[in-house]
Amino acid sequence: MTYDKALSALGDTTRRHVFEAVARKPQSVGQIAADMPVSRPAVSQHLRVLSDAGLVMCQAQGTRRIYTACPDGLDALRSWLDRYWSEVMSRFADEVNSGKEDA
Amino acid sequence: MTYDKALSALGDTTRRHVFEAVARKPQSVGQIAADMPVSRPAVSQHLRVLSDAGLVMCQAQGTRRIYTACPDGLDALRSWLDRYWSEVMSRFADEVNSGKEDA
DNA sequence: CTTTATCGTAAGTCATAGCTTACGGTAAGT
DNA sequence: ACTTACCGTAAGCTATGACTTACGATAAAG
Repeated sequence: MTYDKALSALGDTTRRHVFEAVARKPQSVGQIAADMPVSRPAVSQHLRVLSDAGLVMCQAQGTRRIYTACPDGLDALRSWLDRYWSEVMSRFADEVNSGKEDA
Repeated sequence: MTYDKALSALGDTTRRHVFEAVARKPQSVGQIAADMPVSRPAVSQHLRVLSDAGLVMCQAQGTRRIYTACPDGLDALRSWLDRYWSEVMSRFADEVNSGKEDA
């Protein structure tokens, strides 16, 4: 049950941008912050939240920390989405069918 | 490009609960609020946000408004997830492989 | 050993947004 | 027509959280 953390983490726009940047290419904190309109500590705090949500992980390289996207969070997110996807889609199909039958 | 609205909308916990309740079963505003620890107007406001994100839609029935989950928002969410899913997974597989080769 | 680069954390500020109460508006029931 | 049920919106309050600056810690470089 970690999809709630993942969704809460990705709910913030700038934090989602941080994740997307890391997902596209593993980067150090400084590199991420350089491409963003917020300070480096802000990026660090966002990475902390993303890490707690299982969306990123880091690996020390000298004094730098290379952050990489982690499948765990996306995995939880996907299973959550699939569940409601099928539920909503089947109901939506039924609605359309009954609507046609009523007409 | 409406996945950002969907993610922002589902980022809040109680709002996600509202969506999940609607997704499980189409309900009126009063019914949803009855099963939640917040007031009815609060639920209305959440439904407003969910509607703007394409996650729910409503259909008047007398003085009641029956809210139903809408595929649009989930669709946008799914395509966003798929994109980063494949990207992250392939990179993750490469990391594991290179790690094994190094050992 | 000193200096430099990179980063996480703490403290404090401030805006956002979620919640409540109050109100008005529509549709059904009597 | 009057009352009741159900709902959306406005106004206001408050707490959460996102951001910044300042500091301390670690590792490489010289």
